[in-house]
Amino acid sequence: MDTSLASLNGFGFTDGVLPSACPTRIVLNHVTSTWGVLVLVALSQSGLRWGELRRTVQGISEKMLAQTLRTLEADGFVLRTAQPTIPPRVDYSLTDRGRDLTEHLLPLMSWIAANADDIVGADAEQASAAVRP
Amino acid sequence: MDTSLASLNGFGFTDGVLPSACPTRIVLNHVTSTWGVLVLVALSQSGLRWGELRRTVQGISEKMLAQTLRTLEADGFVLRTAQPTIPPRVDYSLTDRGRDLTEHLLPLMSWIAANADDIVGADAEQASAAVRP
DNA sequence: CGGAATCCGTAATGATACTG
DNA sequence: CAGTATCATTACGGATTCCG
Repeated sequence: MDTSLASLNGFGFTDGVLPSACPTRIVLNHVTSTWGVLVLVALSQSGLRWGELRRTVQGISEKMLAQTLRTLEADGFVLRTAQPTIPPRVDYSLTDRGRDLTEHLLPLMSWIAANADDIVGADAEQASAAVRP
Repeated sequence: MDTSLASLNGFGFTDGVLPSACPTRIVLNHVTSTWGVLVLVALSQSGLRWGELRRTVQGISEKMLAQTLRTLEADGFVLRTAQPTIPPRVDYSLTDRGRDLTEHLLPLMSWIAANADDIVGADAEQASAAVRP
């Protein structure tokens, strides 16, 4: 009787979704962090330099970019290549693991991008809802 | 020369990843919020009552569960069915749109769950790194 | 049982300034 | 250019309390 989507993926989240403090939760929070997704998507097209990344991921602050990149690098999703030249040049690109991840991430992003207008338009969102007392 | 993953998905994020304040960002933040993903995954198996949901998504507080559910309902991902009985009974389930979304979400979750141990083990993560002065 | 409302501490975030 | 450091702000999240 299990026709759930979870079973279709060969991975059943049958009792709890996830144990509260497991590695999966940690990685999930890194990947689905506000800027994590956007940085990964940005790098999925090609390697980028710090400045390019900053411009590509619109709205990100230097602090958040640095922090996000350090986290993603520590997780082995992003490769940092620094050249000790003057001026310095640092490139960021996806590792094999990072590419593996974005393969799953991009379809999700595409779906959201394709449906976002419908979704937000449906109820005007909290943006305007927050106006009421 | 465009062999990027983005193009393979028929959706190119070619210049910026996303305009800084677009509907996609909003929906993305809802879906990838800390508890959003977990609630959606929990409901992907079957509809659940409030209490069941609370137990299934381990670690979530009532406040966050309520808030997450309201957001997901407003976005049309979740259907809320209240029965005015005593005691009250409220069921939550995915809408068609919600099921559509989780179809993209579950593969990602499965991948993360399958790789999380490797990833976290690779550098011991901030959990232990935070110990050092 | 299923919430909504309040208070409050912590941690995330962002603007700015500064350094190698 | 590629960051780091500092500080002000905000929002997240939990515990508690009350209501239908």
